[in-house]
Amino acid sequence: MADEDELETPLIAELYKPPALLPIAQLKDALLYAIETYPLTVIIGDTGSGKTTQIPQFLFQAGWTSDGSVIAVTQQPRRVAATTVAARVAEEVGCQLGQEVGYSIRFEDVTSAKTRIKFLTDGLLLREMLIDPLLTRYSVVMVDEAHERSLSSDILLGLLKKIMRKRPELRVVISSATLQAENFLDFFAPGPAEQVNGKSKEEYGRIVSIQGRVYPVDIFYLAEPVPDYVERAVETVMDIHTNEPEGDILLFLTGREEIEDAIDKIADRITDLGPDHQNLQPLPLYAGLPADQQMYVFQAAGENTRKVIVSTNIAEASITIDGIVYVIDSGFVKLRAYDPTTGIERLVTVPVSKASATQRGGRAGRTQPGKCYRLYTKDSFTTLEESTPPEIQRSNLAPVILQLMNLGIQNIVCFDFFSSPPSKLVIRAMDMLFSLGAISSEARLTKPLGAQMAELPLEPMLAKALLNSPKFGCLYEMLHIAAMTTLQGNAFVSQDGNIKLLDKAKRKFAVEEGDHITLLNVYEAFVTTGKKDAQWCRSNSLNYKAMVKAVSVRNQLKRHLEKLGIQESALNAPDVRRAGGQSSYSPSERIRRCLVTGFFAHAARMKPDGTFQTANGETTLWAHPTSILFHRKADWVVYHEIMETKNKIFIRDITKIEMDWLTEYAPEYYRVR
DNA sequence: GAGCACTGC
Repeated sequence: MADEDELETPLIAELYKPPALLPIAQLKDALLYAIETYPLTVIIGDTGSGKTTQIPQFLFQAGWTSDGSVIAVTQQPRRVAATTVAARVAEEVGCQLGQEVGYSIRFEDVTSAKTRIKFLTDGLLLREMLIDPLLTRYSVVMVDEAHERSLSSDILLGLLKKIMRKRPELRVVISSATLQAENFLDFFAPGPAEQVNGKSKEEYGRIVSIQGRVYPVDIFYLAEPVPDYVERAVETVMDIHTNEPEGDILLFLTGREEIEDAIDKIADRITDLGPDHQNLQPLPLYAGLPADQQMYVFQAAGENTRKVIVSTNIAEASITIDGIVYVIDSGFVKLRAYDPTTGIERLVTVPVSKASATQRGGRAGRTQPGKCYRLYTKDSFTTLEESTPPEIQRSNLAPVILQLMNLGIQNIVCFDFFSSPPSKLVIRAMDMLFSLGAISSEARLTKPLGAQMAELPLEPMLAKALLNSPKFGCLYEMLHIAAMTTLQGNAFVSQDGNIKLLDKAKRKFAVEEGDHITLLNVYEAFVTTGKKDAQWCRSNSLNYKAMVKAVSVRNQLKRHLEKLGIQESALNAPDVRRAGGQSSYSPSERIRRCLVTGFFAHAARMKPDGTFQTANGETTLWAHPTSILFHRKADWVVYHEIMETKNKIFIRDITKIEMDWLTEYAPEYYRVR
């Protein structure tokens, strides 16, 4: 993902409009009346309608914070959005950021006792519920862009519904860009014959529409389906370029490979154009692109040049680019899917939903009337799903369920989800939590283990391993490792595409045992010989920003453990590290045994052909090319992450273990299966 | 010899 600081400028530029001219200003009184009168207000309004910046200010001026309470705005699940919008609102209110207006995101709390409007990520608001379950410090909670249906915002909606029953004075404002507003109202409001806190459905909530400032977009469909949408997309780019007036093009494809393919093809055709045409500048955009290259899409094209941005779904909602007049929609997107039978995550290419296609088309009409070319027939559009299945219905729910249980939700099956997850997903997650010892056979959170695992901002398997590390005398090392694995394979990065240098750097830190201890070495080197220096990272092909994040994560994990009464300093003394009955093991063995206590379910064995097999022998796995164990010999291993793409299942962050350890630390799991 | 859409605590 792009660096936040660098993204700030284009986002602010996009948001800037004199407040009085925003359509929302005309609705101020109606909005305040609705929020005063009804516990729930659903706002329908497009991006650019000013709802995120203006509504909190209206509430602030109207006295919703005069008793010292705070207005919370969960600005999507995005960190960048929370910071930039907070800065904008602070400017309009005329205060310093962090005074009356502030934001709070992981690692960064820019609020004070004076803060009355607080922008935060929904994940962080969920964490705040651990300390203040009824969110009593807030008079209003605004959930922005709730239609995006992220895992954490869906959970937040379910919890807010419960809180509203207990706090009739709380006001919830939900903003949604699509016409899902009725669904939100139906979910929160009492049923037809019911009352909640003395209010009937009609008295419980209202929907308010805000006219966004958008221009018409002409939609074009194909007459016949095409076999190769990348090829057709390239043809469409060239057609637009040679026949249509000025304006940049945004092309939606599914992933990096397609994007690079399309850009090569466009580059080939540019040479055929001849000198009398305007220039055409193709630019890639996807999350994995280094930040400096991502920035080109925001810069104005050179004179007499048309930009064509070839992007993943990141440009559908996360990133907004000015000046787009033409959108080409391939009609496909890569989505995460989780298979509850195997526990394997997959990235699958699927047709977009109608809501998604509409959102993509809308990207063409932000600054002037635009055109959208859909690379599918009108008939196939009508067969599309209305909206993308919410994340909660296609994710590994173990972390979410652990968190809910820690918030006192005893019976997950009875929890009022905005959309219920399939029972298979719930069962798989409960099985996993049970095998880790986080819940009992009666499906109750265990104390202290389960509760402690829930407190840590880590996936359950990693949390378990970290909490076990004092027993193995490797807390110091496991903190390094836990922090590094949260980087999800982004520790190393080639400098100027120099792969040889990258391999050389990797070899410098690599150890026989695999990736975890290699990552440990990387962290240790970064903070000692590397002195946390950016230049040192460059010369070692390391991602400086990622390493800085690892240091923050490690500090945060250490603080969490201290809150749980686990002191690194006390445990780190050499005599303590030797104690505990584990002293006969080498440091490497203690770490690897400790990893097994969390990751036993992620065990695999290498076959003679170099591929891996799952413990049950049913599935073939491949070491991810970024792994130290890629094309090295091994026997049994545990791995951190598993993901299927294009018919191959990759495992990443892999460490060698002994088979006996599996039965030693997970006898229940590996007994007669 | 070969690669992962997007967030977040």
